[in-house]
Amino acid sequence: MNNKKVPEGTISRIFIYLREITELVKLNIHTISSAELGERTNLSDAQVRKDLGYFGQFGVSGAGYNTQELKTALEKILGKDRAWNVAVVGAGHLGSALLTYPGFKERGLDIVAAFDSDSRKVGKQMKEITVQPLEELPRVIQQKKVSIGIIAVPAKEAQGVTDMLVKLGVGCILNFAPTSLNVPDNVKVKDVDLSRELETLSYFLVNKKAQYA
Amino acid sequence: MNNKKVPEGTISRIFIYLREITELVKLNIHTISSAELGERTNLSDAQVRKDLGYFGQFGVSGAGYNTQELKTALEKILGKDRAWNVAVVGAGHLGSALLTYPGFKERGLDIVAAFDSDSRKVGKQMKEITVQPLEELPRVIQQKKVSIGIIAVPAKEAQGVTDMLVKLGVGCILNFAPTSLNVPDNVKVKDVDLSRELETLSYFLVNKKAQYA
DNA sequence: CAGAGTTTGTGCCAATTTTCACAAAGTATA
DNA sequence: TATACTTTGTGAAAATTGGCACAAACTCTG
Repeated sequence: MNNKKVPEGTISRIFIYLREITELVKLNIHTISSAELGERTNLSDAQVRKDLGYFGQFGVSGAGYNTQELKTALEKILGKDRAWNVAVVGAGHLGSALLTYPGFKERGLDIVAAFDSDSRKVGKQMKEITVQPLEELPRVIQQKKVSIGIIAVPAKEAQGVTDMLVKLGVGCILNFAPTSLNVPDNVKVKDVDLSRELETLSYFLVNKKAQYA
Repeated sequence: MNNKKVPEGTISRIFIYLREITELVKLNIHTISSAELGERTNLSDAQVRKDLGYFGQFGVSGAGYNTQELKTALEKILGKDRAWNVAVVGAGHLGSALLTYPGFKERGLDIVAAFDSDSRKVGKQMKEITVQPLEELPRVIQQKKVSIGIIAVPAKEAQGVTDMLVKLGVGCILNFAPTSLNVPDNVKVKDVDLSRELETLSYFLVNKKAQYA
């Protein structure tokens, strides 16, 4: 419960724990130990305890963690007690898939707008969202109070879109374009480069052969 | 150039360098320094040099790196001079988007098959791929020599599909299902949990406020 | 309620990864 | 060719991260 910087890995894992705990609450399981939670998430018991330790003391010695209490506490800390408005820029195959992805809303992430510069894609309706032209972006982002942007445009357009979003005060960007974005320090970018993920895996294949041959 | 273990982060970044270098070659730029390459990829010059150092000595003191030479060398090392066969399991919105994602083929990753357990999705045609029933998976994986699997099924079905793939000798798995997969040590899994990526960003929003308020 | 058994929280250590910093090796110029 | 620059490659230092191990805190049982 010190105010040290929390490692990025810890933050990511905390959401895994929360997902598991939420499941346990549904199953009417009231208590779980770090060892069991680790088992279910393929992590070590020490890792579980250390990660939780960054945020407070939630456990009871000899008994473990109360699932409902832990769930409530983590949701509060992680800002999951409120919803975040998200906009998707780029309505190609990937953008469309994101618009219809059911996992977001379940977890408090509301996609409230979608944009594309291609007039053939403008007007497409997906669930309750209609794709709007890029020109509308500034107005809509401000009106709908969007704080997270998803970039699903080709690499060449990515920086331009990013600059627009940053200027409008969007604080975080999830970037699917295979390019490195430049943003000011107070904006957080998370890159998800699908090709690169696969490439990294393929490197493992090349190397595994060498290792076991 | 020693045979020490290469950090995972280095492997991932090497593909970023390669992407950038490829761009430079196209632009007819023949030489680049670690400082410039770092600038373009938002990484430090020292990081660039150290990363490249794991694979060999490619630079010339006082001059920098020859882009064409570096490109050729890295492609060889990374196994990018050959193509890998990839199968997608799950043909929902995300799976469909992956099937039509142009970035893969460009980088030597050939999606050669797609499967779904839902009979309504079987038979769907996407580019040159037809969605096949899950029962066909064992036969097709072996016949087409698939070495990388992509899991884009709901969380509950993910482990079952994984077990099938592992049994068939698939060495790497890219997992989009929001669940932890159990695999033997010689199989490499990379998780891409889109909701979790967004959640991690939203945590940053919560925390940033505290930091600057 | 005493004693045996569990499980947490955390200081400390080990391993990994990044950054620093500088000698060595090159280029460019006159 | 000599001198001034530039840039690499890499040991060594610093920072980060994960794992161990154990005292302290609690539960459970008879």
